[in-house]
Amino acid sequence: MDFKSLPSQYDHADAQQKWYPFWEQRGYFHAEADDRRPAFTIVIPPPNVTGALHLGHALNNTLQDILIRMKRMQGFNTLWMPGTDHAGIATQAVVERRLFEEQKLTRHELGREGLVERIWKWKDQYEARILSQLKQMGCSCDWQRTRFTLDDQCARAVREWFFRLFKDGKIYRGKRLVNWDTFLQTAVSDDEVFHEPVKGHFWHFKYPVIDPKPGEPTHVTIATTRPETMLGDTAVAVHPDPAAALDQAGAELREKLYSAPSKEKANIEAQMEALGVRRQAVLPGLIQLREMANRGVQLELPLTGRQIPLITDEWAKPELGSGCVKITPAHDANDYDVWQRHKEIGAISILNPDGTLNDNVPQKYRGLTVKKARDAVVANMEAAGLLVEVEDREIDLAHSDRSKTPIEPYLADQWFMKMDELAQSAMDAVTSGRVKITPERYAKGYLDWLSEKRDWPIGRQLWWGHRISIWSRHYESRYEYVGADLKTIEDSYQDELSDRLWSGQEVYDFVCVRFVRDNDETKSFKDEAPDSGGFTVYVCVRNQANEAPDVYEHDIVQLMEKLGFQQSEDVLDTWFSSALWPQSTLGWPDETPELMTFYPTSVLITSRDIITLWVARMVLAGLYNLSEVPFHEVYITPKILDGYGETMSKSKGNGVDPLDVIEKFGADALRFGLAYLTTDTQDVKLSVEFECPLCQTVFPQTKKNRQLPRIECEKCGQPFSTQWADKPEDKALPRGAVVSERFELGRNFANKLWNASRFSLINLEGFTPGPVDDKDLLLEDRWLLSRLATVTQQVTDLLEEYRYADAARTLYDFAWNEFCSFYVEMTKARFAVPEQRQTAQRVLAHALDVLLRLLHPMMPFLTEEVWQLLSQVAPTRSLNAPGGGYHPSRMVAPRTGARTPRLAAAESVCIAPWPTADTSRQDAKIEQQFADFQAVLGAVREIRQSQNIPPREEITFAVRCDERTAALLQPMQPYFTQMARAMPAAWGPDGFSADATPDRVISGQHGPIEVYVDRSRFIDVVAERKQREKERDNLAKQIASIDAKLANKNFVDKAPAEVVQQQRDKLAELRNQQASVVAALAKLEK
RNA sequence: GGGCGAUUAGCUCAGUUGGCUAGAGCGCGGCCCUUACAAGGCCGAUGUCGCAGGUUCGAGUCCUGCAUCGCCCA
Repeated sequence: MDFKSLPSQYDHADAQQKWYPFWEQRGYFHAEADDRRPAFTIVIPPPNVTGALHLGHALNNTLQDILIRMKRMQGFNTLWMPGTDHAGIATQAVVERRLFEEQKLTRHELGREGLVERIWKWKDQYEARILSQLKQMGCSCDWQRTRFTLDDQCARAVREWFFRLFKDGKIYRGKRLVNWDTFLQTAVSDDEVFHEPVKGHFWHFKYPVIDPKPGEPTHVTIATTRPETMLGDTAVAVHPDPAAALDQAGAELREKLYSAPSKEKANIEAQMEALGVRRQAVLPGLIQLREMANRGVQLELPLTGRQIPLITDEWAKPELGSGCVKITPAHDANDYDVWQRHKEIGAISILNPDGTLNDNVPQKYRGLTVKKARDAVVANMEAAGLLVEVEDREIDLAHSDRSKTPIEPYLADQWFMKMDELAQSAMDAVTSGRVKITPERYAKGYLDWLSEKRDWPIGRQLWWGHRISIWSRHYESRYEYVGADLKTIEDSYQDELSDRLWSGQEVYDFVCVRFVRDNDETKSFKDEAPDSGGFTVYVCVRNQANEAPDVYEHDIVQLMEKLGFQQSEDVLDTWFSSALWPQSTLGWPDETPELMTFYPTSVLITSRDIITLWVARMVLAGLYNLSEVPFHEVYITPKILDGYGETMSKSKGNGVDPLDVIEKFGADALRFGLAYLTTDTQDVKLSVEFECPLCQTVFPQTKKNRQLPRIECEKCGQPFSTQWADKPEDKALPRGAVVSERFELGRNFANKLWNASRFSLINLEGFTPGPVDDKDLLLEDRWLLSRLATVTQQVTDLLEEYRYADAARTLYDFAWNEFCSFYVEMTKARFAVPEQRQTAQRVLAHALDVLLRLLHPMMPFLTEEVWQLLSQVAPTRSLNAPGGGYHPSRMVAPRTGARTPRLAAAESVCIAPWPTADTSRQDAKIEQQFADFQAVLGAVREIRQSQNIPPREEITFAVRCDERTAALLQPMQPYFTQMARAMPAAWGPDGFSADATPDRVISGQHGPIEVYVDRSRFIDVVAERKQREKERDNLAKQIASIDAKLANKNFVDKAPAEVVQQQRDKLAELRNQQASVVAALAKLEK
């Protein structure tokens, strides 16, 4: 091939479409369980099928792929398990919203089956999109194993875990106050709720006291932000010891005052004063009310005709409002707690699941929405003369993250999982170090969250998810349950069912039966039916019904349903299935070879906001089912924010589609750019820009324009569409990409590498493989090989420690500033000399080979493209092994079956062995010597520039130095010509006139190196003086600083001797330089 | 209210056990289309390292307090 015809810009699109299919066809990404090499496994954090992937996913998956690719090259049996998550509520909400927008249909109109069918279609569409995005990023997942959290294999695992938990008594059912989403009509967990301040009011109502004694108040005043909830009030509370409570509030203020900064003191003092006033004005009344409460006084709850008690409870805050508080246990978390302390007051739920008022309220309010009921209650209270005042107030209102509607606290029956022991086990795993979280600080949040051991509400009133595998039915008596009558056919079925449930539980372990007695307020599950009285039977079925052991002809679920058993309508929280992901994807509950080989997995790479929701739960699920943690390491990635520091999200419009970045900059640039950003888990701000599809102008996205459906280009003025385009006329416009210029770095780097490779390929013409004799190696060869060994070691270590940015920077600096700017540059001169050509070629081919392998995890496409080209001209290219090849022990062929020839480079860089640092090549002395050369070259270049010597003009220069340095620099002569257009006239200590003043003095390895440039033809006195003066001032500053240091007796006495000596040496050198500059200036003055 | 993090050049960010004349990319200025690369080369300018104390011979780095911003939890 004629490499000269390669394009001078790296064609990322071409490489991407060429090499991904190649890797896939060769099966490089596939791992088998029977492979004897040690396993390295990562399970992907399954992306939601809610939508397409954004840059956060790109980051997360790039980091996984970098590790996976390195480990694969290191010879591990490497498995990256891919898949997607059904994301119960999120996906259902999206599909429901769309259904309503497009067809004005609610899910109830469509029905459970119809909706689920639609969601599956959605899922298929987005799963395909997501997997395609991952492939375009270059992710090397084992696609044959792709799973979905709602597929049959995952469903089996979910049922099994649920069954085990149920059997072990970890599952219970209880009435709890939940966050109710009235739009989606489901409970949502605390994690699915966000708080947002909204403008609201504080209504003050008064409730009449029934039969007050003379001198006692006739009314009690309370205040509320949600007036309609008064219809569910069951008490009003006053503090049991208001005087003490006020004392305490005062004490707290005093303490705060003591430690407060001065500017806040005035404010606190004002509060204290107000408290004092309050004490005078309100306290006597509160004490009186407390006495009334103790006496058992009742209040009239207006509008309802009900009477409610005045009670004492510490929830009432004497320092706030009237000091009294209404208690609505069914609709407020704090009031719920009050109810737990005063069970006698009861709880009255006033809401239907859809957010309208139910039959527990007076007729006239039934069926009203909360908002309408609120208006009605306020109007009626006002009419009754019981509205005292209305305050404006900002309220921190809970919203559902899914439907964006306000949350109603709601009393409902829910399924729960007991977390005590499970949470403890997950905590122990981290405290004992069996699971290591990086960066460490995230372990704290994990432990704090788990230590609360809050039971997990696992049920969701949704249709999209794993339906809970429990069937239940109520029985009036034990007699009825055992089917003892045998009068009707149903009796005989019943008889058979109870028999089969018994044997299914006791003998075959495929069902678990529990009983809840009617008269049991706690509704706890019991092993036995009561001897007398009614009860409900709960049957948890272990396997899919059709997989139950074939002991009877009837399917037990069919039999139960025939007898009126009903399966729970609820589905499980998505995280319940995600918690099993490392197990279920590997085949659990079966003891598959995959499970044996790849579990526990090696590392989990994920984002910090799901440490508790997901990571903690995976750990406890793994320990529960397999007695082994699911992974030994967790790496938490940074978070990508937009240019304003805001989280990227589809709804804000500031999200960046990785495919847009790939199209513009290439997948390698995207990946390298992301790795380059991944420092010790900082948040990463990325400027976001629009790209005009017509003229390719890039201009910033602003908060103003980021949600517009159409935008006019700042340059060409032509309109283009965005993701918000909805109207046909907008959609018809070309779509503008949203990108970030941060990826230019990666793109430029890719191009640099491409061109250095192109140069190498062109100049490797006539390459012959073979070992290089050490004596043939020149200074620059030794320098490069030394640096290459060091960089290999560094990059390997850094990646093992998840220090991606450092690894990327190390490679960037080495490749650009050392390999390209020096080594490649220097080979130009060597290729011109026939006897030097071969060695230069061999070292160059070898260095490029190693560099490609080191870069491959970050830039897979570019490196493969070059690898393949390199293999055309230099199929065998190692320096070390005789004949030039890789060390046989590192040539374990991957799973291709094909035996890679021992001496030739691997057929793909994807499976080439990861470089190991050749420490015998590391030589600090060589590196220092090379640094001297670089310094002299730099000095010559700088003098040229500062003296305005025309670039085309060749100059002559001389270097005064000791013999050793001269011997070193002399062979470098061609490079000075090549790289600085400078001809050396003399090297060494001799031949310099006594009064000659050097243009630059460099502190070399073996003492000062003086550089003299012959400027007789180019003298520019003004520029020269300027330059010298600057230098003089700079030196003076440094000398002063070191002088001061050395004059400090403490420093000389206490600092380590070598530090002091270092400073002395440096001072001497600086003085030396100063002398020459001063002399040179003096000369100019003449 | 509690926890975590951030604050370094115009912008975005490095700076891992204290020894720095504080670095990179972009941007900026100058010169150069030198047959690998103008997505490039060479050279250059730019910083009271948020503020105030403290520890230390020595602080961008450690400690305390404050300010501002962000995230998480209640």
